[in-house]
Amino acid sequence: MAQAAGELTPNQAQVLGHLRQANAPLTAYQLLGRMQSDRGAVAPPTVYRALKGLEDAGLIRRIETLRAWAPVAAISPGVVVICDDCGTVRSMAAPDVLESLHLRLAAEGFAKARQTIEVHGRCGGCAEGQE
Amino acid sequence: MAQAAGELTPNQAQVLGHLRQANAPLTAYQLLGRMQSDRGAVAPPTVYRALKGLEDAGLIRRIETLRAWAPVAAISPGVVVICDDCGTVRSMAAPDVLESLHLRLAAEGFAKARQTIEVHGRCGGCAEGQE
DNA sequence: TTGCGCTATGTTATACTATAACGTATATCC
DNA sequence: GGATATACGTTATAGTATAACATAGCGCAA
Repeated sequence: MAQAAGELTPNQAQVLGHLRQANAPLTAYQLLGRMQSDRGAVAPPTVYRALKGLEDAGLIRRIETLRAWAPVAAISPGVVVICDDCGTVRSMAAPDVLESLHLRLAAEGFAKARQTIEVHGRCGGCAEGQE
Repeated sequence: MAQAAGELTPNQAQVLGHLRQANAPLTAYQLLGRMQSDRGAVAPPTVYRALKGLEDAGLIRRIETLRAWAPVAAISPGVVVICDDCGTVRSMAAPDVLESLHLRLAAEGFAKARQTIEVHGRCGGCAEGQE
């Protein structure tokens, strides 16, 4: 069952489908529950392996501050913006911010490999609706 | 045993002591182990309550990407810089980065409440030592 | 075509992280 | 002294993640 590069395995496709359908990040065990509803017996490693594959492929990422997983647009790495009211997450490109961070750190001899930037707050929609 | 503002409880002081002695973040259960070595029976809630108090006091923070806890200088909130070689963590003020993020988001109607910025890489010391 | 190696998946068990819920003691304030 | 509040102890359990081993299908080479 060797897999062509760029193709998703059935488990990966199923997990990605659930994440894309949800309008907020899902925890691994929420995903596990949905897969069990779909298919009956599924164990945690099935979910975690699919998550790892999707993450390696750049299709999802773990939202560290939520301990949950979300699909990301291809512009990742960037800034993850989380509305604490409606739970939605989106990723935002911010090359200026990354560049400025990179320079700051390089000046001190620190070689940046990767960064996690997660912003919490309230999105425009929620601010309007509830003023 | 009501506690004066600005004072630490004995548990908090002990946890903070261990975190400050360590040269890298400690997980809650590493702390638990050290407290048990010090005192015998200690249960997880003791550690987590102390961590919560210290975090509320701005003396420590959870390093989300490591699931571990580290003392921070008072300049927090800022950027957490983590060397993946030696494990050391330090917090760096970065008002320009935060400001630029804030403006970006405000322009879209997003009200930023708090952010987590964690950078992984290799510090100058480790780069030298191992070239 | 048979045997080998590779990848994906299944399965069982366990490790690691965090909190709920309830009980006890001490301090403070009136 | 009784009411209240805070810190801490204790037991149990919830929630997150991975180790280790088993199975099955595919591609390929001898």
